[in-house]
Amino acid sequence: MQYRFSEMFLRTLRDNPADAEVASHSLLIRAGYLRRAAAGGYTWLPLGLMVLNKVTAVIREEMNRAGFQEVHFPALLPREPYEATNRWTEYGPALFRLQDRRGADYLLAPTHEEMFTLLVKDLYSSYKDLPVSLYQIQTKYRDEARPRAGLLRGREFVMKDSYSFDVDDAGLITSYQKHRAAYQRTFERLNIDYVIVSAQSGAMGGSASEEFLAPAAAGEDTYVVTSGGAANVEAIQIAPAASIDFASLPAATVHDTPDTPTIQSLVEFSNSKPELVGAKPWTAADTLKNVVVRLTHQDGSTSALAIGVPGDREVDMRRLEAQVYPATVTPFGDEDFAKYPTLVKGYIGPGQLGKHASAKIEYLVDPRVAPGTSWITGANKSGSHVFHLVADRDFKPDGVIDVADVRVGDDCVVPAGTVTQLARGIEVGHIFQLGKKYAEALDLKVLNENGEQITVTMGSYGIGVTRAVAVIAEQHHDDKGLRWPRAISPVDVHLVIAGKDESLFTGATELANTLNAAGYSVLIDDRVGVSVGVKFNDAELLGIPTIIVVGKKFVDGVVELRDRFADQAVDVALTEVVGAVQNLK
RNA sequence: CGGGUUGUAGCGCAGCUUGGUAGCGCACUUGGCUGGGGGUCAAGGGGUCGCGGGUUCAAAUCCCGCCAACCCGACCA
Repeated sequence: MQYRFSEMFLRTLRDNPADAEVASHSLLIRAGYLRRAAAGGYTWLPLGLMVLNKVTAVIREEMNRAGFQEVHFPALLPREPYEATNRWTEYGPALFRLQDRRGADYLLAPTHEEMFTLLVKDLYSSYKDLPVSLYQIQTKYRDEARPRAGLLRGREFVMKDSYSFDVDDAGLITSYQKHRAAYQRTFERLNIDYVIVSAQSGAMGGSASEEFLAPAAAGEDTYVVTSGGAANVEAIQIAPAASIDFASLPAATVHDTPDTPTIQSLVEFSNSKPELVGAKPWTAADTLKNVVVRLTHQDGSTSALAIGVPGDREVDMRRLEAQVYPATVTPFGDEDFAKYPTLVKGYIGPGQLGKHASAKIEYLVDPRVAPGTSWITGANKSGSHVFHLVADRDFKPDGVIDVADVRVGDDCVVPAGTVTQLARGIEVGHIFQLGKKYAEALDLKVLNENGEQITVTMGSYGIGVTRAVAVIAEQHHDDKGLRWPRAISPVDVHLVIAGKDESLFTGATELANTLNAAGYSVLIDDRVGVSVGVKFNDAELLGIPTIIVVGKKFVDGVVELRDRFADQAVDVALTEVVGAVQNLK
């Protein structure tokens, strides 16, 4: 295939669009791959669509190779199946809902678990039919509160979603591993750098789940790496501190600590009073900070939750949200404090917390607040703190909650080991062992070899296809522009005609014919009256990895071959060009 | 969800304070020169000034509402 720059529906921009912050967004717009059409919705221009199609083709090949079969559902679906699984309600405002002319409710599907489940129920009824895995490549809709970063978080996006159906847990694990392996192959072929991390299953329900995260500063997920593995920060478990025998610990005493509403002011004050300093100076980690939040439950009711964390830590709201899901978290405001007059803002202490206390506020503490640990904490009186307050001796929390911020050096149970790294990543794939949630809700059963009805167990597996395009752009670009891995570049070779002599144009066309015959597609920059500087800059911006310049040495039968990844240019005889292109990796 | 900033030609921006002919650079059209790193001269085309309402003889400009984009925040006791 040959494309002529002068005829392509393509316009590159010299300046970065003002509303694009992340590199992939800005470059895809600037290089003429995408145009914004709506909040969180993008139009694919010819070059962009070529890339999207290549990515889709790789994914389809790997799914088919793994033995999964492709189907295709409507994106516009009736309410009933989603009502049966309660997701019509559970999905909340992120679900696009609409009505037909008769007033019947419809939705634009955010994922298709229900439809796949019903499809298998429709056609299969025997254990002999299983296992089976089906997939589709489909446009999905989610009414994101804040679409951002171009393709990275849109309201309309393309997703590959697969579903496995098995008769038992062993089968589910096998299907899950097959998908895991297929995803690894897929992302390797797409040249996406990724890590597999343990994850929370979130809104999909189910148990075991892992995410494929592409490390990138623009990523919205934070994950931790330990010697024993990696996990999303929402899914990690901090190792509990060891219990301490408190028989010999000093008794708790209350002291006036005027003007110490913050942890730092409290620590400074404590260390400035000789009678308060112990064997060694106090640090923020010796204080116990009690944060109160309001939980809003699914039925609309609310409750207060107090969380005790070491004073050098913050409550990580994302970890907290994940822990209390599906309830949502709101910070305690003045009106909340008004409802709990026993709480003194800035000096909240364990004495007034817990279900046994008068205010009946549930009180959960960080795993580091183990029995026998001793703390400085609020005395529920303005300007007053308790010293040497010992957990399990002087106060009894209602339980443990692991929602403090995570740091390098922390010890974890999941993933096992000490945290060596905290990093950000973009979620490009997610695999779940769903279990029987959907099969039960929609009554998907088959007969086993004993003639008994058994409920099918399912897995659900997604790849963000349009997001993958952004990730590739994000991970491979340089300061000059995009750089597409050869497997998914819109075309194989970008031929720049550097000069105005007629012979260069005919020569370039002949060279393109030769490359086509060898199986390479070519974009020829045949624009007249455009300076070579502009052509070179556009070629670099467009990011086709192989650039061939037909210019002043052409009369000697020589062209220049440039490799965007190696950032090198070499002179090659015309007769050697195909071989030289074949040698590029 | 809260706060801030922004919205004027395809892109990047000025004009708004003090109401009165809508401007600049790039891109685009025509012609010339130039021709290996966003070159140059000349002449042009292109705008419901985000949307809706209000004030006024008159609104890009003042007022109200809405929408959108970007950034920050959501506990730090």
